[in-house]
Amino acid sequence: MQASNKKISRLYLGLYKNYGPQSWWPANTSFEVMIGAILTQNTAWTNVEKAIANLKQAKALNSSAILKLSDETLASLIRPSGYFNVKTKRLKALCQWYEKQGGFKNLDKLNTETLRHELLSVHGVGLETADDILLYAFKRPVFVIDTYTRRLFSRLDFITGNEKYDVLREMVEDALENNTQHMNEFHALIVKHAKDFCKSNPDCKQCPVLKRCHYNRREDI
DNA sequence: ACCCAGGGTCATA
DNA sequence: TATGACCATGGG
Repeated sequence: MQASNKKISRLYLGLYKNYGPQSWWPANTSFEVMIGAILTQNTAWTNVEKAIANLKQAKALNSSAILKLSDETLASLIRPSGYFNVKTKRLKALCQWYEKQGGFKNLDKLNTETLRHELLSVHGVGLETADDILLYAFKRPVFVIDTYTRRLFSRLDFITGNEKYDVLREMVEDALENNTQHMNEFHALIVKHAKDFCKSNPDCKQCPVLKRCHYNRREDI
């Protein structure tokens, strides 16, 4: 069974009514979004905040400064975010690519498909990280599929769970009518809901937020 | 002590 | 194409 657009948009509205706007991504600049997208890979955001604070204090929240740091120094700064040796290489690869491409302004001239392809060519940037950057740094109408989204959609029987990443992404993009702001909020709301509620109670039938989405309507069955 | 967190790469079959 | 090992800190 495939989720209808109506069910997906209803879920979005239900979450929005309950939690309100999330105003993501928690960062001051688009470059900080990109760094955070690498650092948060399979890592709790609270740990990423510590690593970003260290980079800020070292005045190393720009590509040229990061590239000047030794691997050892950079690794020590991002240590709290875990996988620090892996992420050191990924951050440097991203910064090298960023400078080679002429920075944000030049990259922003590319169409979304080309920019995604470019991002995916960077070592350490996978499907989700690329879409994080496309949506939250470049404001492109792209929906981010993360583990929370797959889990929630599976629990709601929107999906079987083994759909390809791009199939799910396009499913949501279609349901939200390619509206960038909606995709921004929806992804953030799913994360918010996962942290606030799902973690302590994974049973969707007991979830007061999802009841507002009226999943017991006939057209959903 | 154990489990997981806003994934991705690489080797292997 | 699809699994599995690996990376590593910090909070519950």
